[in-house]
Amino acid sequence: MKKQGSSGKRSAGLTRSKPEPGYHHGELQEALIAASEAILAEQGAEGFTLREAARRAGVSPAAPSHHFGNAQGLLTEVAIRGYDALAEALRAAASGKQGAREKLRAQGLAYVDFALRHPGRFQMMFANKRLVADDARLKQASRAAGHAFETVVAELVGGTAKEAKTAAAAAWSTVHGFAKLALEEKFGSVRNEGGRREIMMTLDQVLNYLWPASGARR
Amino acid sequence: MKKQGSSGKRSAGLTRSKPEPGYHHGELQEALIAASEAILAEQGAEGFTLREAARRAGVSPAAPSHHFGNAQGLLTEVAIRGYDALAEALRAAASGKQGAREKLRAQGLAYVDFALRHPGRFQMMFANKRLVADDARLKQASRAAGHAFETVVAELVGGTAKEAKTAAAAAWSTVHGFAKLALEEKFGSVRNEGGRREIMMTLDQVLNYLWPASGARR
DNA sequence: CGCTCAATCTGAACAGTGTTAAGATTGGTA
DNA sequence: TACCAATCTTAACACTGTTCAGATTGAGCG
Repeated sequence: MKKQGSSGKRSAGLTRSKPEPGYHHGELQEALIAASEAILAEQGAEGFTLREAARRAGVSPAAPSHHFGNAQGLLTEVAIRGYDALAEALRAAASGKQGAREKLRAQGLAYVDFALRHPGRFQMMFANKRLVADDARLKQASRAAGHAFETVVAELVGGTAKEAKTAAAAAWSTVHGFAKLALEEKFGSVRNEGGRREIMMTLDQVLNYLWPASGARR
Repeated sequence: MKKQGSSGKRSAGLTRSKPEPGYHHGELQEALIAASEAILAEQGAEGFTLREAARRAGVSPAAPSHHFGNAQGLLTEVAIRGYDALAEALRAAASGKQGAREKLRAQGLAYVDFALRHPGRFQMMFANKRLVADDARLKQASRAAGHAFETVVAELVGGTAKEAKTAAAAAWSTVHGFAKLALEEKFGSVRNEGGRREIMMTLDQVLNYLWPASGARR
């Protein structure tokens, strides 16, 4: 079959900023990850297809297999970056406050904020069956994100390690469940900015209820 | 095109206990719902396909459309029954105990127990994009399940309606998040009975931490 | 500089999916 | 009994992920 000189499908500027080689892409891994994240952002987790990611990267449907094996491999890489971003957001939220309770509150808000701002990515991060669930780097990234919680919770509880683990599981469960239910529209619409702000206020009340300010007991 | 007498594909006894008519199934709706629930139980939410459900019911891939429109329609019906079962489980759990706190604890355990025993069904119930999310009966069933929580929570909190709503959101978020995280293996393996029992014990501690017995404060 | 070779990517195919349209079959009812 | 609306099938379409043989290429080595 004929060659296409230099351009062709790979020309929309969505895939590369650098010149543009022909047959060999050069940065296909990154291009595929970026394309996947774009799809997740636009269409959500259910909208992702491997072929569409390849299309956006300007390569054939078979190209991704050489870099990621299969769709799960690509999505695993996307999930890892998602966990990294989440962990960073949690650390940033805690570092801005002082006092364990304030840090935990800030982290809870940051967790749900992350989920509402990146629904597709968030859902994919927790869609084990679409990932290589036993991938070492994925498990590490997931644990690192969870660890950002535990450090703050340990500071708050100050009891035994077991108590800290229980409290961390409680905190994680609450914000994770709230985020999931919110994304499934159980707390009202989440597609407009106003609805999201209202949901964040509800979350604030929930956190205040479960972790009341010292002095205010129920 | 020839006919097949009376039997053929529809002969494994999986679809009907009654005689067995030929062209017309007779109870196709129920057969398709039962087949779908079986698939969800065996393969999880990701394993469901409309064609496989039709196959198990002994009909062609196009047959379901006449009863449910499309796959979302069928899954919506499955989800409705799931919510009904969940609501019933929550009511039963509460009715066995006395004292609002004990009722809430029992409901929380029942909620996660339901999720762990029927993972596929549970995941599908909350997979909005695979359902007809604005179906009136679905929303009603979902609300009814949530209501089973709210009544008990209201009894426990005893404050204003707004406070009760906040507390209900907190309780639902916690158990839902715990169930979701458990199903994604974040609290250890969930595929064997032993792992599940350990997870339920962790949940018990979490609930005790967030809703301590009156007298034991933190 | 010229060659080779491993990495990269394509093309074509396969089995599977959900959905639709047109036609066959049938049970209830007028 | 004859019809008709409900029910189901067949066939097709546009997708999907994955595989495999082969084309293309850049980088390193002689």
